[in-house]
Amino acid sequence: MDVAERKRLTARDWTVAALNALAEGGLAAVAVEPIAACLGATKGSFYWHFSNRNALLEAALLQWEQVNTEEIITLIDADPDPHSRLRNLLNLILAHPADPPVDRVMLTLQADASHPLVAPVFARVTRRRLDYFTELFTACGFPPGAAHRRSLLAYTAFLGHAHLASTSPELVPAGADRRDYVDSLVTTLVTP
Amino acid sequence: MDVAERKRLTARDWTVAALNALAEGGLAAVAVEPIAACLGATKGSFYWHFSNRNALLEAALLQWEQVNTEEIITLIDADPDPHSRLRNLLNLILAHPADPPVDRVMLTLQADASHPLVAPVFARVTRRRLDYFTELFTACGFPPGAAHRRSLLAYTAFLGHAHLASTSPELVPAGADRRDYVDSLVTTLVTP
DNA sequence: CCTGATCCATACGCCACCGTATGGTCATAC
DNA sequence: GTATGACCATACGGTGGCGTATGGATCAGG
Repeated sequence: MDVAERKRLTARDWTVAALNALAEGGLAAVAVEPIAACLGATKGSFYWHFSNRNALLEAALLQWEQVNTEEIITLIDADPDPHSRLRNLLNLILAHPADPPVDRVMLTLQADASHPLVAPVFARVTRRRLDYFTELFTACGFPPGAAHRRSLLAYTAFLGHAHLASTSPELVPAGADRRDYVDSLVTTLVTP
Repeated sequence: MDVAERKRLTARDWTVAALNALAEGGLAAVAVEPIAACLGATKGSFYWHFSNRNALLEAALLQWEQVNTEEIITLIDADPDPHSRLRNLLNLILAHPADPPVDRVMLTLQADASHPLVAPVFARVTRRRLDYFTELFTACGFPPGAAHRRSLLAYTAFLGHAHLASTSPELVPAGADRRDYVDSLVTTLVTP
C-alpha cells in the first residue's frame, strides 16, 4: 500500500496511487488528501506535481489505457497463430481474481462513465478492445458480420466475468474448472 | 424527474427518487439534499420519513432487489416451456438501451459492491439470478455441470452486454441485428 | 558554506453534504 | 373553531475534501 521509506515522491508515484484508489473505491476515491495520507505525504506535495485533482485523474486514466489495453495487445500479438492469440487472450483476461489482472478499473469506472474526463478514455478503450477481438476472429477466417458478432460475445463475456469475479469470486470457476470453462468458451467462439 | 405538483411526499417517493439517483450517478448520488431538491422539498421532509441516509439506501436496495430480479423471474416463470422461458428471458435482459430495462443499478453499484449495505443485497441478487439460469438449463435437460457452465456464460454475457450498452450504446446491435444476435446466442447456449 | 531550486508541511477559506433542533402549516376530528 | 398530529422549511453545527499561500526543509552547484 505505501511506498516504504522514500522521502521524495514523483508524479508517477501519485498516478500509481490514484490508479490503485480508482480500482479500489471508484472515482470518488481519487481524492487528494486520502491518497496523500496513503503515500505518507500531504497536499502540499501533491500540488507541486499536479495542478489539480483533474490533472491527476487524467494522468491516471491515460496510464490505465496504456497498461491495461495497449500493452496487453502488443503482448498477445507476439504470437503468429491467430487461434493461439485468441486462446491466450481469453486465458489472460478470464483469469481468476486470485490472480491480479481482472480489469477492476473498467468496472469501477462504469459508474462514472459519463464524467467528462472518463468518457473519451472509456470510449477509446472499449472500441480498441472490440476492434482487436474482431481483428482476431477475422484472422481466424470469419467473414465481417460473424467476426463482429463473436467479438461482441467474447468481450461482453469478459466484462461480465470480470464483474462477477470482482463481486462474487466464489461463484467463478477456479483451478481445473476454470480451464474447462475457458476451453469450452474458446471452442464455442471458434466453431461454426 | 420531478413529481409534478404534489405537496405531500411519501416514503416511497423518496426510495423511487433514490433508486433513480443510484442508477444515474452511483451510490454517491444517493445524497439527501440533492434528492430533496430534485423532489422539490428539503431535508426537513426527508428526516420525517427516514431516520438517516442509510435507511433510505437500504429501502432503495430492497426495492431494487424486488423489482429487478424477483418480479422478472415470476414474469418469466409464467411460461410453461423451458426453452421459451430461456428465450424470453434473454430477449428481455438483452434489450437495447433505448428500451428501458437494462439493469443500470447493477452496474453503478459494482463500484461500491463492498459497501456494508450493498454487499449482502448484491450477493443475494447475483446468486438468485445465476441459480435461476441454472434451473432453466436444467429444465432444458442439461446435466448439473453443463447447466452451471452455461448459466455462467449466459449471465456474464448479460452483465457485459448491459455494461457495453450503458457506456457505448452505439456499439450494441439494434433492431434486426439485435434479433439475430439474441437468436444466435440462444442457439449457442441450447445446443450440444 | 552559500544560494537557488526543488520538494513538502501547515494553515487557511470555501463548499457540499449529514444530521439536529425548532417552529410553522395544514387537514382533519371533535 | 380549535386542537392535535402529520408533514415540512429554516437555521445551525460538524465533517471532509478542494485549492491557495506561505514558509520550512533538503540537495546540488559553485
